[in-house]
Amino acid sequence: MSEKIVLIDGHSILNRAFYGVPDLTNAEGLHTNAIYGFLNILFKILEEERPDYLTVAFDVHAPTFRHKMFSDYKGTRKPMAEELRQQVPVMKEVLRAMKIKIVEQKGLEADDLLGTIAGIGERAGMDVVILSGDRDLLQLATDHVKIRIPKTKQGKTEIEDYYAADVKARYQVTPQEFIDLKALMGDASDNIPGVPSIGEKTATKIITEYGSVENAYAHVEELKPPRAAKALKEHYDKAQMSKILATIEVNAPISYELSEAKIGNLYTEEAYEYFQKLQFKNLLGRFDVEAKGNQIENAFVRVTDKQQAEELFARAGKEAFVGVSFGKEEKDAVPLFSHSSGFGSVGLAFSEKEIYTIVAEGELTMEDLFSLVETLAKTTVVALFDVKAALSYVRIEDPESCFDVGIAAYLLNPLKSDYTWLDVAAEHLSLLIDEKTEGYCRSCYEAYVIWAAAAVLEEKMKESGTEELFRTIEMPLLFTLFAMEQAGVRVEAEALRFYGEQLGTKIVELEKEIYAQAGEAFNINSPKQLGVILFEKLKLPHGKKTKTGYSTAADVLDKLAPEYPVVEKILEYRQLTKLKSTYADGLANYICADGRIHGKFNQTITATGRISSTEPNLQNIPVRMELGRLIRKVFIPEEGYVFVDADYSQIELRILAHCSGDQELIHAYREAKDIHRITASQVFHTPFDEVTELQRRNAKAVNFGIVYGISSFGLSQDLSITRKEASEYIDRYFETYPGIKKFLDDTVAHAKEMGYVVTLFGRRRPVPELASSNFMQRAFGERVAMNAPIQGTAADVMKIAMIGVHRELTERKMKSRLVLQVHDELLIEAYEEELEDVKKILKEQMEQAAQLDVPLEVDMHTGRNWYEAK
DNA sequence: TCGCTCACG
DNA sequence: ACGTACGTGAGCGAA
Repeated sequence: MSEKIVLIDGHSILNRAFYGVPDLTNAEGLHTNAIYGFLNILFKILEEERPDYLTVAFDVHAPTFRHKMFSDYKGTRKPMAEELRQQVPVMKEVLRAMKIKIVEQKGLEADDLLGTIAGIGERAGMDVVILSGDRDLLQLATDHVKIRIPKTKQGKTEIEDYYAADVKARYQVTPQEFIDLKALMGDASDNIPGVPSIGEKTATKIITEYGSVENAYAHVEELKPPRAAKALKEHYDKAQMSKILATIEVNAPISYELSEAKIGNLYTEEAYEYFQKLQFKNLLGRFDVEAKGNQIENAFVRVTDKQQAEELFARAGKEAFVGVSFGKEEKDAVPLFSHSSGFGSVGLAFSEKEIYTIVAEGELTMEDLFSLVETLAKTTVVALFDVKAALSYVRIEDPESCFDVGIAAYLLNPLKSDYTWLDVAAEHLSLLIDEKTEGYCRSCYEAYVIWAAAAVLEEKMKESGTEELFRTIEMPLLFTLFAMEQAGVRVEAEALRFYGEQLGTKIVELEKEIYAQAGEAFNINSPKQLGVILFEKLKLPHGKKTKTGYSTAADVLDKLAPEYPVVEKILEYRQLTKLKSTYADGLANYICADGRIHGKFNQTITATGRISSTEPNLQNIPVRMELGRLIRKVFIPEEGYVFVDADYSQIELRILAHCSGDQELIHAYREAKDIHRITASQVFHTPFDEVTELQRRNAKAVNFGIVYGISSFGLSQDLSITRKEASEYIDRYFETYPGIKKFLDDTVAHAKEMGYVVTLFGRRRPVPELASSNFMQRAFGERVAMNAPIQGTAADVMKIAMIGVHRELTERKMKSRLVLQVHDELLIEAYEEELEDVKKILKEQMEQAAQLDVPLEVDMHTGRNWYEAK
């Protein structure tokens, strides 16, 4: 059997992969989807063809000689998307790591290289296979040169194969004639002009009959239809030029040694490392080189003996820090006593070689192990994943004695969706662990990853300037949040049920009325059904559309409500069902036996540094509408206690004033209370006392907009004014506060240069959108860059305040406790006798949390329920 | 599971 | 010309 060579059109396949594979990025934010797609198709082809030689050809992005001649025509090629462009050099490195021959040559297109090498291969008696997404290559097909073109059909990649005969069968022309076909019909994607008014049909007809552009021209008088004859006569120069453009060079002067293209072992160590770095986990299975993991696994030891366990903990205590994990109960383990935590082992790692899993078995109980960990934390730093969760089992008092790996990873990149130890291993240790690993091995891995990652993460935090934030804010805060979760908030179940029932009655009434007016029953909560009823059956004027149908969002319906009573009813129905399902019924499900809701406060969710609240979300309890606000009456303190609610007054705007150093705004905040009125007065050049309500409202909207990363469109939407008017407001605002304008511009510029923005306390947020080739994405990036430092600094300040409040309450051994945080608001369940002290603490800690150039002001209210206290 | 809608700051 | 305000979480319907 003859030998075989596979030739790949690098850019073409990379390009296909880029658009065919959903966006992927690795830990460093590098886009990897095109590389991933390329490798997948490469492996597939290699398996199918089993070639002896392999070469990948790339274009060098400089004018090539064919196109230099006609620079008008090829000069307009679209620039490559940034997300793809950055993958090209990496792709080449990966191929080099796999010892795959790459050819690229200035002045030559990949086509020409492929054509020339195909010729070399064929003359050497080989079978040649060319892989490309570009049909131009079909002209190279012969009986021994096969062109393979991948196509996406219903999400699946199918490959069309063309030998010379197949080209003839598909296009009715030979590969040689295919060039002439192109010359006549042109190819917009390749900037080949072709002859105007001649399309695929006519071109095929002409070439099948005359075989070439030249011969067709020789017989131009007999050409049919006459229209084509006329076109060819007038544009023969274009046809000739197109033919040159379409012709692939098969004898280019290149130095190419077949021997260099011989396929060796693709699965080299370097390639393995690249695959790790790029996080192509399911491609790693192809490597049988010793995985990095194996060396680590050799150190894993399973321990069940109590004395041995104690010795290990004692040894671990002498190290600077120790990685600790908690493992699930083993099915076959037989503990003497049952334990409720669901854990059955502890992983312990304190060097590359000291990695253990200690299983609670026989005399050794889980409680023993927890207490060993507690003791350990007294002499060394215990690194854990999710310390807050661990605190339920292990009493650690001091934030300095532990290290939360998840939080550290979050601070280094807050954009990720989750921070599991497996993710951290891949991202920060380049260690890909099989998710299916179970038992003591898993527990050892986890402990090892925690131990190894803690050192790496600490170093990275120091480098990025986030270490202090971690140590002085995030770690202490976790203890505060833990206390808040434990405390929970009391909710009156009976009152909640009553509230829900009342809503239920009203909902049924509304339902009937809506059905009557619609003329039929339907599901009002289905935007799809509602859209059909409103805009098709009742023929109401529809506004914007969504991907799936008509928009029935509140702002659309609001505009219709005054004219159509049924719309009014629908809005009310929506409001009521929302209240019932999410709040009345929703919250009821979370009330525990102690009559309280113990929601979770998450520290590693938001991109900006805010805390998030889940199960249930206690940060979006209604307040804006009276009917919803009433639900706050069911949030009550324990007997003998009252609620104190304290919220920062316009903290974000104050932070903006401070960060920008804008004298006018700073002055305004030092002077008076009503900042929106001051803004209105200054922006609209109206005496303070003569500012109208409308002016004030507009100024307020602009103030909000500034914090969000202003855009005239957004503001116009909010105020229901034209973009032009909105734009004028913004201009006048920036004239009034030039410092703000400069600050926002500088922030965006910094973000573009560095790739991230930073808060007053060093919290970072990467803004990868700024490097996007997409206009919308970039504009979004700019708004994010403007907003994140402000929202993030406000979050930092609040966190500092929370730590301070919690510290004061606990150090003074007070009964009062922090129960909720709603971004700029704290709710304290205050023991009545401590009320005055609590108020003092809240005010003091919140207002002194940061020293800014403008005062931080706090509004406080007391009440017998949350409704009253707000 | 995804998109829509809507509750909050 | 593009089509948007920033940050969240939950419930629902439709596939």
